[in-house]
Amino acid sequence: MAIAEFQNSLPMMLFRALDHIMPKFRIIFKEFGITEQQARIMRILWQYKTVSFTKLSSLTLISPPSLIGVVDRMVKNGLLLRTVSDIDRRIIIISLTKKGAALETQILPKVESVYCEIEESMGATDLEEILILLEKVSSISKHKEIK
Amino acid sequence: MAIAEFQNSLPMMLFRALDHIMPKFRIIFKEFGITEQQARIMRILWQYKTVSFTKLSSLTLISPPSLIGVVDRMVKNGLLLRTVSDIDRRIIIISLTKKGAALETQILPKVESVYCEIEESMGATDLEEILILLEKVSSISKHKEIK
DNA sequence: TATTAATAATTAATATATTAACTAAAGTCA
DNA sequence: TGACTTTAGTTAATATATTAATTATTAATA
Repeated sequence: MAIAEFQNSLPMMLFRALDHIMPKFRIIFKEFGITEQQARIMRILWQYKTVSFTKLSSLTLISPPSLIGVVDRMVKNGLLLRTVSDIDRRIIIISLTKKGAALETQILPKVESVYCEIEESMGATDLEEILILLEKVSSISKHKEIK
Repeated sequence: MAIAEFQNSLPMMLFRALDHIMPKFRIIFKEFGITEQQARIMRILWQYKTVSFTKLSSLTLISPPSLIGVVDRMVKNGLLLRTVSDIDRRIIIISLTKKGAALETQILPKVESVYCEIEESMGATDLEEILILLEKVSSISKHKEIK
């Protein structure tokens, strides 16, 4: 047999891993009234300050149709701003409001502490190793033909 | 720094890995008019023949509220049956219809070939290694306190 | 046995995901 | 320039996810 059974297949193992670690983060986000996806958007913007809609989509791994709605809600809640680019009027620029920017110092330390908890639990070496291997998985061509 | 930046954090690397491999499977499921979640349910039932709703939820990693809807649609589409347990009338038994059972021989081989493709792409050793490491991630206690 | 506690499944409300189709604004090139 | 193509973002329809509250049973126990 080339591959293990369903329960131990790569997809299910990936799902299970996420299933175990994400609740730790969601508890934090919930304190601040944001969702996991909204937190991803904030993290990108804390780093980049300003990004186009398309780039935000690819950096957060949230598809454009989903991102539309998430951004809508965040704009409505006063966390984000939408601006049309002067140079190319097709491009939408997303940026943080003061309220959104201010959350960084409150949320990031708590998130970091969960990262540390995970690192302590599984060990720094294993963590490094799994990140390298996950990178390999992600580098498998997305549209490779099946023979 | 204990941990890499957001883009290379464990959660994002897990998401990215799934983002790269799942489309390969979805293409197959789509041929048969089922979704990824529905395929997970089928795989469990091809193996177990019959499971309780709660066990199906934990085996597929689909939460009970989500599973309700997925099962509803599959019953409506003639793939599954819902039965109340005689022993404990709170328990719902889920099983396959003939139509659902018949799909196994059509879908499984195609799924296996994607597993093989992945194994070839990243190498058997790395695949084994990542499964071991993912198991370690999943064994981190889900409700551990943050200090 | 009547009461209380625990369990299995469900509902409700809201948020997000997926695929396909579509619109508007640039870019390309005969 | 004007038809054609591409790109960025959006809409529509349907499916799934999340959290909290609820119902129906069964188990536990005073």
